[in-house]
Amino acid sequence: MMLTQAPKGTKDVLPKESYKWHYIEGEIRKICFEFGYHEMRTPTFEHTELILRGVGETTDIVQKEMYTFNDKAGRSITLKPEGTAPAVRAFIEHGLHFDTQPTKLYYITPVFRYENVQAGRLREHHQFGVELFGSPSPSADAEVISLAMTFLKRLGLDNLKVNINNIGCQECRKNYNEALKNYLKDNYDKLCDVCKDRFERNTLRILDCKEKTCQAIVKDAPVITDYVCENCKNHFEGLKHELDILNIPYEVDPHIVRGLDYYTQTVFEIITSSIKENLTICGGGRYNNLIKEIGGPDMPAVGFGLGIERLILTLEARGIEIPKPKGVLLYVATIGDKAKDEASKIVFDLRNKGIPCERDLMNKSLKAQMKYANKIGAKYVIVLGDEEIDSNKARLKEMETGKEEDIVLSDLYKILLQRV
RNA sequence: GUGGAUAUAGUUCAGUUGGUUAGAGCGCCAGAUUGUGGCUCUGGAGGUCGUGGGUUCGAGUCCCACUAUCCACCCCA
Repeated sequence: MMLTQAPKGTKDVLPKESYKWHYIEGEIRKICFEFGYHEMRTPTFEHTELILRGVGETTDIVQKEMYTFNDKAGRSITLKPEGTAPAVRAFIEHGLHFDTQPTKLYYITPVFRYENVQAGRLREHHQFGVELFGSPSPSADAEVISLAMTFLKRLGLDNLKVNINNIGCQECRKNYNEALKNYLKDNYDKLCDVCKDRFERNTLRILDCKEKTCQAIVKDAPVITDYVCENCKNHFEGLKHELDILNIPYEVDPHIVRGLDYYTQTVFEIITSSIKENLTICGGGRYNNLIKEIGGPDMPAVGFGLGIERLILTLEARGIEIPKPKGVLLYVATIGDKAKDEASKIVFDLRNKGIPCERDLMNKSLKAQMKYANKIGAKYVIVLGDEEIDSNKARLKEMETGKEEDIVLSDLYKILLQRV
């Protein structure tokens, strides 16, 4: 029955593992605060037109991976397939470009792509993204790259490699496209079908083709860095200089072009090289025309996106432990109805004072209550029966050591405060 | 969109050439210890064998379709 099955390509995060997400999200918020980025939340769906314009009609996303539908008023709506276009839309809509620049934003958002499912590739996945609007400087590129690198390192990832490339501005891209087309023309028949199609529509992407025959052809193709204009060249040199200063190791890979149309000048990927394979864990670049393209001012921007599911998988594959949260501080075990009422009051009062504590809600035996306390990771247990209530005294048991001590019940809060 | 593998308890998996009542580990519940957890031992609950059709005296097992999962390709995060 479909009733009890999540749709293809979606995943539930169960209580057992939600702590992983809390941890990652916490680290994201921490580093973004330190780097001076502020959160922006945009809607789950946008007008289809925004995605078409923003992401680009020739991309795979737009051509075959969009979740698009008409709402009741007949508007074409699309679940956002990435975070940049919506962020740019919101930036323009709310006039953030009239503020002092730069504008530095981040987001954690679900994104949707209708594609075949594989490990770390879902139809709904979650992305951490960073966008820096307003600065044309290579220092901005370096800053977002350094943020991503620092973030991944802090989580414990090693063997990180940054691949960068310069794909120029619209002007130099035109020249390069021509040169590339000229070169490929002679080998057109040998290209794979997909690339034949790309030849007219999106020549650059042929560089990215994984077909062996295409790769062989591409190997001797003209290199884009030879065709970029003075300005773009300087920008790229500036970026390399900044990365050197920050001690971030990088490699220039003339074949990365990224899947999105809006990139200009810098594109980059962060690869984690494991024993088995290299995995792109983060990708981004500069998009100097997108804001204008969507109807805003002529303003440069740079950013990246990072898939959180894939990140968690990578951490686990490396055996990197995500810190587990602590259990409750106190479990109040009870014997009898009188004790239940008393425990109810005590627990409610302690919780109000900020002490995380639990008590029995299942009418379990004392033994079962102890088991439960152990299971939920209670640091202390107190057993309440008629005796304790009448004498206002009880034994506070430390679960890890098994040691017990006599305490006065009314001092419980004071004692716990000292133990936190 | 293409190709391959798989689908049995909450979970990970056994299940012989098709043959009575479908099993195990872990988890859950209880007892051993009637007011004290972890370790151990004992017992218990839990399954329309993914869904629908077909072959057969008889299907978890064979055939078909659908759905989902995993892997690879395409592409990307």
